[in-house]
Amino acid sequence: MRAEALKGHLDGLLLAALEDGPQHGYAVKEALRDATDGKIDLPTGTVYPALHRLEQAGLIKGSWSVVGGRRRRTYELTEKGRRSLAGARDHWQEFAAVMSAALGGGPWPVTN
Amino acid sequence: MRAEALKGHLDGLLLAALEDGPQHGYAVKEALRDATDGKIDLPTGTVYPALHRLEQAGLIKGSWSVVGGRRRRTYELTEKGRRSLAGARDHWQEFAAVMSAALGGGPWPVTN
DNA sequence: TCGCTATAGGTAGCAATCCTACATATAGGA
DNA sequence: TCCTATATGTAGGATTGCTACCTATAGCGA
Repeated sequence: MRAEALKGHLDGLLLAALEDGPQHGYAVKEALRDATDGKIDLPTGTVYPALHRLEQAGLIKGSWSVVGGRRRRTYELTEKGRRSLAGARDHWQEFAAVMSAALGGGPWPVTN
Repeated sequence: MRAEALKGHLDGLLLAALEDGPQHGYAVKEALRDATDGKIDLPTGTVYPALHRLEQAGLIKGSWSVVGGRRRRTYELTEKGRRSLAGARDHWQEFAAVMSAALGGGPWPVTN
């Protein structure tokens, strides 16, 4: 998976990973990796700053805890985050449709 | 259309616009706009540097001409460019599938 | 003639984003 | 004791698309 491909689409993925309940950063990273057959395996230097950004923007809310002697920061979606996730899904649909139209080679070949 | 969404996907679009024959930069910009219902309306400050990048990379080849008193730089795909376009389509397919899987909300709702 | 728009090309510098590389710390197995 | 997995974090770099600006011609309307 080319690195630049993800640019601008990461926030939605992180929000989606938090949709089914609060998670800490490392778990989000693993959830995304497992959901995509390992194709999206984000480095921690991507995940943590991105989560900080989302928290800064008020889309998620974090809280510290200690589990098994390790400190954890658990994040959960805010109402704003839920709306943002819905928007991200809409935007993705539109973007994917437009890209497929402009890139050509059939609208939705889905050869995999 | 969110601006950052395009990042990393522009090159493929430009190559696709040149697939059916040589075009000059301004025509590429218009072709992309028309093919997407105006949803991808690139500023010239995006198109020209991107074409320069593609030429630098050997994916397209440009040549000057004068039409109607205006100088034009006409670009055409190289063999390398054709291969790159095919690769871009494959990558897009994979990326779209992975994104849809991770973003959730159904695999291909295509509500538009 | 003057001004505006469309066509056609271009650059400089900014902002955003993701990555690499590194640092810290605990738990547990070899 | 060392290594790996878990868990979080930062600094700095590279890439990329955009904003804002510049130059120039053709053609139309006032």
